[in-house]
Amino acid sequence: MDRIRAPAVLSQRKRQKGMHSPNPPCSYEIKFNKFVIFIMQRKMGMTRRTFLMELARRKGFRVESELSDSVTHIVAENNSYLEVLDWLRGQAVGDSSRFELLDISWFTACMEAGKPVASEMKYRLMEQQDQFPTLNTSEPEVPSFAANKVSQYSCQRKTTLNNFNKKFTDAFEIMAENYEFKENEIFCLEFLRAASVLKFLPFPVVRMKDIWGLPCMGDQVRDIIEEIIEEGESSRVKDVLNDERYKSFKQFTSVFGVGVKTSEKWYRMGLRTLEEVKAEKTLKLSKMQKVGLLYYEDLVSCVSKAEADAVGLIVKKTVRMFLPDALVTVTGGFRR
DNA sequence: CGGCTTACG
DNA sequence: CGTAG
DNA sequence: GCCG
Repeated sequence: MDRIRAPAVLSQRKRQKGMHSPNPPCSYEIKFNKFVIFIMQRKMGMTRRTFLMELARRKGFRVESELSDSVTHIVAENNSYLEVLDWLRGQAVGDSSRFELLDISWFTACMEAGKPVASEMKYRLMEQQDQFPTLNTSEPEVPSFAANKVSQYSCQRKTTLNNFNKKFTDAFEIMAENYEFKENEIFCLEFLRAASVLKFLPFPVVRMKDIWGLPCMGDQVRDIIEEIIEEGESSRVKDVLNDERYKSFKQFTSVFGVGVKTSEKWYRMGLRTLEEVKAEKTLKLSKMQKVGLLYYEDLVSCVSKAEADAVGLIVKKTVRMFLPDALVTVTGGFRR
């Protein structure tokens, strides 16, 4: 039920040209000669790097694919200042001071503007960013997982097999659901995003520090995390679970064909439970809602692996009748 | 300051 | 308006 | 409410 959708990061259409030829820099007019960009592939990947280089060249920037002497600006993504320096040393670069070391945000700002933007302080990678804000060295420092590794885009995050933060994500999803019932899509989205981020962490959050630098960790979210860390549960979430409106909407929307609007209507009529709905013979139910009620138990229960396998087998046998050599694979969550 | 998915029945 | 995924 |  992952409703998070992230903006497309890569090119919408496949660029055939970029795929096959390495695109010599001369294939586009160079409009900005003042500096030469080099994009670090580390933690970025070749596909994205290629795409970004192509984008910049198309916009008239001079981009080098090798770290040559002509390079003036180095752009890195998800790399700290020290990591970039480290990498540069590995490239046999003695003096790194001849480069501007910039974060990808500078690059994207330039792409957006269609021209170079001043390499302001906020884009520059600096030593200070690597120092821990606390001077206390008594407890062992867990390297912050946060900012450097967690993409803000859900589609760029591989989720771990186990959710180490179920405690928190369950709470967020209840908050999100309640906002959905209240037709507040914005807060709903916020909590779904927060849940999605925590599901990605390969460790459980035990201290507020653990979420430092993570995207989508707003005030409301942090308050709930804090309370769960300290009390084991969230009073706000408890309130929602006890809320009559929430409980009714939860029941109503569990019927296939019933959404927030219909639930709202029924709730306004004074209906509170599914039993009351079924007993109310004056209700005009849609075709979908009728089957939803008729097969309610079947539809609310999860599909077991055995059932999924059984269906898969039937499909395979059927396909084999026509295409004996066809490869049939069940996909998605039904594989689990 | 605007976007936050979208197509289909 | 609800579903899909 | 967060993000660009």
